[in-house]
Amino acid sequence: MATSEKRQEILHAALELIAEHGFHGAPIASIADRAGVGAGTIYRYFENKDVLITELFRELHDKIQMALLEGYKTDRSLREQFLHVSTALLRYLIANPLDFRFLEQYLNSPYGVAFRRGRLLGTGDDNDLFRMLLEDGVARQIVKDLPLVVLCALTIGPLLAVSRDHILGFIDLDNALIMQTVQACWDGIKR
Amino acid sequence: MATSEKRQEILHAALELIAEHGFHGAPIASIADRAGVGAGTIYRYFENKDVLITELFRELHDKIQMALLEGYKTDRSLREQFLHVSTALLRYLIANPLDFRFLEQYLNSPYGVAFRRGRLLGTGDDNDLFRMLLEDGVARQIVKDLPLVVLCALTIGPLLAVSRDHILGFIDLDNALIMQTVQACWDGIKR
Amino acid sequence: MATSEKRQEILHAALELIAEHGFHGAPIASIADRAGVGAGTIYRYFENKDVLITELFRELHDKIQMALLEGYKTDRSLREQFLHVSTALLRYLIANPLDFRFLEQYLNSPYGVAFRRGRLLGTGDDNDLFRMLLEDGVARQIVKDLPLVVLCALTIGPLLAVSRDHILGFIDLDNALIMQTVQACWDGIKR
Amino acid sequence: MATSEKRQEILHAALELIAEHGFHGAPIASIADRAGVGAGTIYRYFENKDVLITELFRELHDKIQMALLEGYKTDRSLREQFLHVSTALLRYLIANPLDFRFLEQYLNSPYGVAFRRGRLLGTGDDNDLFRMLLEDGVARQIVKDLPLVVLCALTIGPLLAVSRDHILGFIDLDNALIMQTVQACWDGIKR
DNA sequence: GATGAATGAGCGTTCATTCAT
DNA sequence: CATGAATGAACGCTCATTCAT
Repeated sequence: MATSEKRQEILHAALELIAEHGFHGAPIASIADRAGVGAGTIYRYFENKDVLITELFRELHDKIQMALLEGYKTDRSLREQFLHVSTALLRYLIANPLDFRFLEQYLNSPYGVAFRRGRLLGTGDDNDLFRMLLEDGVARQIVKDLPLVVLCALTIGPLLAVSRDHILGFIDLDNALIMQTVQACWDGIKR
Repeated sequence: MATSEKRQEILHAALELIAEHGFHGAPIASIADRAGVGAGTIYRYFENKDVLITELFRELHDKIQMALLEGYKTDRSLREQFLHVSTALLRYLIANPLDFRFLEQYLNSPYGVAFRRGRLLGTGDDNDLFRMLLEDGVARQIVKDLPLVVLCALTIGPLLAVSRDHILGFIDLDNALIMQTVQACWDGIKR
Repeated sequence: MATSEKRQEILHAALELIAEHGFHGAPIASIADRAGVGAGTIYRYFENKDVLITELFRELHDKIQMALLEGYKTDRSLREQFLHVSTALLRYLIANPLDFRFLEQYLNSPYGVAFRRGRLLGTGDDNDLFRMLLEDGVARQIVKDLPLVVLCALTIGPLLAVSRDHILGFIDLDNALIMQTVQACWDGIKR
Repeated sequence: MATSEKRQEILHAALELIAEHGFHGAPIASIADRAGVGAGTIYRYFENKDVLITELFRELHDKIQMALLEGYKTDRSLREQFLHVSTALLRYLIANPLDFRFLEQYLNSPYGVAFRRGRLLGTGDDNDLFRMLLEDGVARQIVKDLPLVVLCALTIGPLLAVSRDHILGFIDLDNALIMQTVQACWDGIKR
């Protein structure tokens, strides 16, 4: 097994275990087992467990950014772009429930708070696409004149909530429902 | 210190520690320290740690329900009732950041999932008043004809997100902003 | 409740719990509960748990000595006296299984060793009557010329073993069997 | 230290501590200390403390069975075979006082009762060889027609009692005394 | 490099004992 | 006197991390 494969195996094992059983259910020994490596080996790839988890988060975060950009057209109306990106996020989360479960755990832990603090107070190079769209909408007076943070809450908030309910089996998000939900988010922020 | 005071001290210590450091950062020994009692004493008031946490959740849940009902008028329009309840929720969470941080941790753990599943159709902060209002709105064709779960996501989702951002200091939710946010939630679900 | 009644209630509660669940299953709180007194009250009657247990043993020991003396005739043959005492012991243990279970636990713990060591030449259930009989038998050349300790082992040993098996339900010691067993013990030590 | 050595060190430390101080005097931390390993290490070799103790019992049990079979001749008279096995048992227990003390504790605890119940008709030191001999003796009308359980009590009972007294220093079981004791046991059960 | 046996601090929990009421 | 709430040392056990092989 190549070095980078081993790294990926470890990250994936951690993802599965944390998504399925929470942080408590993912001791290093179990991660190593599932990844098919020795426990000590993990420490060759990651300084410690915290670093492993943080890196896992970063990789998923990047992967989602990629997914949002896929099929993104710069020549559409702002509304269409918003609907596209929102739909893409929803589809990604539904198609990758492990990713979602992990992200939820992560963002709701001290890790996540540190992450958000770093991002929002810093330059914010991350969730740029959503932010750019919303900023653009405000500037062009298509979107309500509210702080960016509130606009994010009004859109990403429901999208995450609805994803969670789908993954937990409380609802079945089919295509029609996805579109209606995304449209409702737009209704919330549009002027 | 009276018996019921001690119970409250323990609950409060647990609330603070979990809100500040997550479940991992709240071992029984620390809770006891902060409550100013011996570790063993906690077990006179709560069968075990799980019970302590579950009771803490129940107390907060009830407290919030009370807060939402305060000043609630049955003779107002649905929209006004929705705005009242939403505003009350937002104000409560902002005024009680520890409660909010705890609830977030709780609802995002196996405890919380079990709780929601118990209520079968509840969302984020299972809330009977909210549910009743939304169901009523759908029946009277004032609110979009979407599953209750989605409507909850579209309203409670942003409210929680915005509360968190306020508590983390990313935004300052003053009265004006609260009203605008709540109105935007209404825009998202109204027909 | 008179003072001495309370003392007896405590001793009896301890006897029951230890006999039924072993030393592990008899915390002071449970003993107090079953005795119908407060936990602290126990410490008015017994300096500590060890003392309570030791006194309980002593009371049972005395009670058994009494039982053995009941109906004892000094004018019978040595063999008849031996049979009488042995039968009485067996009957007592069978009729008082809690006493037996407790004694067994006690004698098989560091307590018991200390007790035996205190009596220095005692056997399982240090017993003056038995000893006198056996010593007499040796002197009169009716009983084998073996050390007293061995003679005790050859008689009390089987009696205790057989009692335990009866109490545990491995055998049903009826009158006939009791007499046969006691006779077999005699066969073992007689010349 | 090789892996299997460590396992033996742990078993031996547990044997010593339990034999010397009873189950109460043998916390995992002490066993680990005496074995010269960390406390956590014990759990690499034994699933939990109960398993450790049960395995220790099994090993000793097997060791004793071996000792009884040593020098056992199938072509001797029943009496000679009985004397051989009884003598071997006595010698083993005297030569291995720690084993004896441990077995006594074990058999007198919930563990031991479960073990006996498992064997359904076993007594003190459930022992197939003993049982076979006694059953054979009954069938051939050499031994008294008593339930197996009683016959075991009449033989193993005194042997254990006498061993204990020797180990506690109440008597010095030399060769002559061993033979006399074993013979007395035979006298007790023979027709 | 890779391993996994070994570690020990830290966890949740119990319980003999004390002492204010 | 009697109480039972309070205590904290001690328990069995887990697991992130290290290090000899």
